[in-house]
Amino acid sequence: MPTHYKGKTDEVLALNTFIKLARSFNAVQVQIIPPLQKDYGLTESQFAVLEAIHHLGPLSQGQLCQKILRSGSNVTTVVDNLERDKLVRRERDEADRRVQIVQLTERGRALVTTVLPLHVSRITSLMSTLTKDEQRELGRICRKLGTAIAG
Amino acid sequence: MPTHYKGKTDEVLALNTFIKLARSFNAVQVQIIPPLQKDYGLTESQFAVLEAIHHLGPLSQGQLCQKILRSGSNVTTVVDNLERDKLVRRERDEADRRVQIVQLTERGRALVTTVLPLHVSRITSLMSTLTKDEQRELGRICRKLGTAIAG
DNA sequence: GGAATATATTTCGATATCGAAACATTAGAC
DNA sequence: GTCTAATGTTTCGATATCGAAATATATTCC
Repeated sequence: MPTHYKGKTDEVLALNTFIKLARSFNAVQVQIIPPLQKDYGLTESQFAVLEAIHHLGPLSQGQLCQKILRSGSNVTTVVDNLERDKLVRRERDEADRRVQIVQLTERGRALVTTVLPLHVSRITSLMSTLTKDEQRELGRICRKLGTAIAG
Repeated sequence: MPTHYKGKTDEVLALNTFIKLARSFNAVQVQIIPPLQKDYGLTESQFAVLEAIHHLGPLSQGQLCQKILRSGSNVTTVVDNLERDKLVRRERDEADRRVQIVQLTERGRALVTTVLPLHVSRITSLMSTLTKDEQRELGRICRKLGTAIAG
């Protein structure tokens, strides 16, 4: 029954590939997230919010949901903590009063300006264990996988 | 100042590659984790613990830490909840009474036996958006990245 | 223009997750 | 053999994270 065996080898390949994908992602994460926390008191999600606003300007919480790939209730919590630490400010959208616009404070801007270059160079250094061609090929395959699944 | 520009293009490549890696991993996760929760009431970590014990036999909590890549205190919490749901049982190691050995109950074994094939075929189906060669190449590059960073 | 529906955010309750400190037990030094 | 250091687990306090329900506001449909 060849189909059966083929099914199994497909499963083994898929599973091994996915495990390697998960491990490599985790390995990078473990190198880049703790420094944010230890040196600047920022969690991964807090940093993601700061970075998004830094690059894109003020965003609503709904837009932040999409950028950082978290639920609405989670964004509320994360922004609460950032606001408490005076790194962002919430402001009601006057045109649609359901919406909360989140923007950087001066303090938040200063922090992200300091942290971002360090973060980027840490990632660059880690990824440089791969050749440029390997990085491009990894990017291509991941992109294909991601868009095929998530659209 | 060519070095400066080279630094920047390296950073752009590394960052883009890492973002694609993160997104593709996330895209797969979003497809495979919610069904575990919705259909069987299992969180990702709970399933990871059950799967590890299923494959490897009874493990200490310290060994589980290494397998599921979480902190010791987290494993305590996850095993607490699994024990409450009667999916695993803790037993003191008589040879070293600091150690808690975690093993499947009948109920846990039955559950993992049901869930695992569905989980595997879901992953296989998602990864099959890539050719076998692409899966192998993705695995190879991820492995290189992961081992270079984590050892 | 008021009722029904849709959308943005918050609240709530549960689990995950971490690091530091506490605790229990073992292993090593002497 | 006892004191000390190391190891395995738990506890504690904080943040993350989700989904469901609640709330506030906007939009749509007669």
